[in-house]
Amino acid sequence: MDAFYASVELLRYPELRGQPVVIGGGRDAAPQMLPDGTRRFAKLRDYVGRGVVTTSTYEARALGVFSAMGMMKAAKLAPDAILLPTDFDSYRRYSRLFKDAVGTFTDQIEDRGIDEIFIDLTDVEGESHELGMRIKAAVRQATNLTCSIAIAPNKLLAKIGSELDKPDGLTLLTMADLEARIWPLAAKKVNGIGPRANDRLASIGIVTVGEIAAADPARLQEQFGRTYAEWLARIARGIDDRVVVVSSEPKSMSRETTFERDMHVARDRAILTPALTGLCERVAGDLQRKGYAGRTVGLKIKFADFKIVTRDLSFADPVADTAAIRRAVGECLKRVTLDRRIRLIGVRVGSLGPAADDTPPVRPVQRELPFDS
DNA sequence: TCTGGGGTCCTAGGACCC
DNA sequence: TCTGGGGTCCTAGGACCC
Repeated sequence: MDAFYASVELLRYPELRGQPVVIGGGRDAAPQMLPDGTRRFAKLRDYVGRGVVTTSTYEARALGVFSAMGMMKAAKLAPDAILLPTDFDSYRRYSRLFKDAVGTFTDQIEDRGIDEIFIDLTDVEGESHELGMRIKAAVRQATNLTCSIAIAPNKLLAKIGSELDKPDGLTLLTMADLEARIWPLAAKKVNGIGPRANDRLASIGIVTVGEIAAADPARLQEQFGRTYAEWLARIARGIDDRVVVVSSEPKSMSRETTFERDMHVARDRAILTPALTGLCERVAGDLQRKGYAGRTVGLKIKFADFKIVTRDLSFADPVADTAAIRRAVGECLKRVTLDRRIRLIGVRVGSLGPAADDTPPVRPVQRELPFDS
């Protein structure tokens, strides 16, 4: 989906169409209704806090404001951009709508988060371009939103291709397009080459996908190790045999929070302790609502210097209640050296499985029957 | 440029078992 | 007493993705 969160917001506030809009504020970024019936929107310049941009409209991107950028930095680049709070309930609703629309073509759909899917079109009738147009039309019909689609021989190329013609794009790729359309791209366009791998590639003079393909395998291997080097060599040749995974079970559930200021371990105990308990409550609520329990409880602490430590504790029997999670997190906490201010705390429950049936076990009722009945 | 929140997967060492 | 090989589980950290 194109600029998904921002595009959903524009459906609600069509008067903002054509303007730079940034999604990412808290509740205080919500628009105010004025007596004359118009709305007053918050400006990015008014933002104070530690949040990041979750999405921006293409007009905001033109000003240099992109996802994951700190809001304070974004405010310097685009002080007059409109600021809106995130509204995940709406995004989830539109996510359901677009996925259902695609679901009328096939059930071979892999969820890739709220705004993205892989579709296995292998067994769907129709010529690729025409099929792509029909899917886009169905999504538009269901949501009034545009999406960008690539149809390709595998997930790797489909993912890269979907970004070649944004927004509202349709890209067809075959293996024959590799040299002309994929090799010139920056290596970091490949799903799986992140900032670290990209830096290491750059350090040996590799910037594009084509340069990976041309690289000496031994050179890649000494830089990245065998497994990753072999993966790089394959993807640079457009090779990817991952299948479309239609269903999967969650492995972990977590909640975390970044404080508005860095917390002092002793002086801010009155804030830290209830915050930690609150996260345990939220994770327990998530688990119970979705019917899961987990055998591993984890604590995460990010210090003011951005160093992250995690501590885990596993049990023989799965847990899903606040008290058990809180106790486990307390044990984990004892194993952390708290010598710096704390920026973030998080609680995670992993090794998930279905929650034990809550209804008490059915026990044969020992009834005293009248002897002669 | 002072950098969110919710996830997955991988690696590597150590404990422990047979 | 100075010792193996294979397997699994746990823990910690880190890269990466949306």
